[in-house]
Amino acid sequence: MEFSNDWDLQAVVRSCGSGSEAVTSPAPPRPEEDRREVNNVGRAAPAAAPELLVGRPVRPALRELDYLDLDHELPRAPFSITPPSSERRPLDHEVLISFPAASTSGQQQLLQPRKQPGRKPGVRTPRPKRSKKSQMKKVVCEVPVADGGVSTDLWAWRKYGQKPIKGSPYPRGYYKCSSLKACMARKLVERSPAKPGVLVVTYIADHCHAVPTMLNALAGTTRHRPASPDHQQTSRSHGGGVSDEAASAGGGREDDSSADAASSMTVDGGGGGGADTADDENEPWQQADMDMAALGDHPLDLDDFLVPFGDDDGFDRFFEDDDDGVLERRVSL
DNA sequence: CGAATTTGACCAGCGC
DNA sequence: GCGCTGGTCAAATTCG
Repeated sequence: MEFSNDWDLQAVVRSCGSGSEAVTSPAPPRPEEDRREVNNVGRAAPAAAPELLVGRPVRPALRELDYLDLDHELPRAPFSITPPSSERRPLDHEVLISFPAASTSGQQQLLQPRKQPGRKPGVRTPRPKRSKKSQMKKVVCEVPVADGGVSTDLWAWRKYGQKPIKGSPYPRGYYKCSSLKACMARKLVERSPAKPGVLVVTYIADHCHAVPTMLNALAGTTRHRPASPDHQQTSRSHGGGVSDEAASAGGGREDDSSADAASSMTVDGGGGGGADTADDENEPWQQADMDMAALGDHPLDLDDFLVPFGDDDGFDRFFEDDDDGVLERRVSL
């Protein structure tokens, strides 16, 4: 059993550092959407992407979390496994992996009121039964907000929901892999109630495709806002997901201090601790991830990511501080 | 115009 | 069995 988690660990590393674990979770493909995703995947470079090797890569890679404003540093390579922190009680089979934290500089986003979207009541199509949540494989990664980048993996994520969590002043963002529609990989991002300076990123399920290492592959997967000094307050959310409510606020900046804290990850065998996954160490996408992790050193700063609801103050600051170009997203080659 | 995000509604799992 | 809460869907909205 000792190494049953072996891959999980790697997966974790990849997840936090660069990507989530790859896996097998074939899901019913959805034709229309798949089309474009597939293309992306097809283009993913098997080995490390050239740019990555050159050392400037990460930026693009971070895009997935861009909307979370996790525009910051990628995990730096060596990390250590540590016992689960008290803030977040790991599940039975979880393992915590810590990363050196980075420093932060914060920023917040301002949002504008918008009309109310939403579905019309009563209109809903039947959906397939969900698999038991408890059986899902989970990888929990704690990342200092400052280090937000840690969670920035190579995968492209698309936000599909956000909800306030009971007992926590911070909302939780729900993301799913946008590289391939069929990919069941998902990611939950929330701030630790106990430590506002720590982001808890939970990866669920595995990717069933290669990491879209090519920037092109990610193109269009996320929105970006122009990096203007005023970044305006603009738009709603681009920063995404989290930005809105998540944008930092009152607590906003404690992150700096927490930056020292090491980010950690918890691998939850989740019903299998990855037993269900095969040794994918040699998978191309993994390599890419690893490479990324290796080079992951960019001075990125993540800042306040999820903020407590109702803190307007934070929003303003979000933009004010954003001199890092955090809002600057789309990197084109 | 296409794509991403927001957000309310719907639904399933879990605890009591 | 009921209610609560988390998770997902999908229309509306916004941006590039």
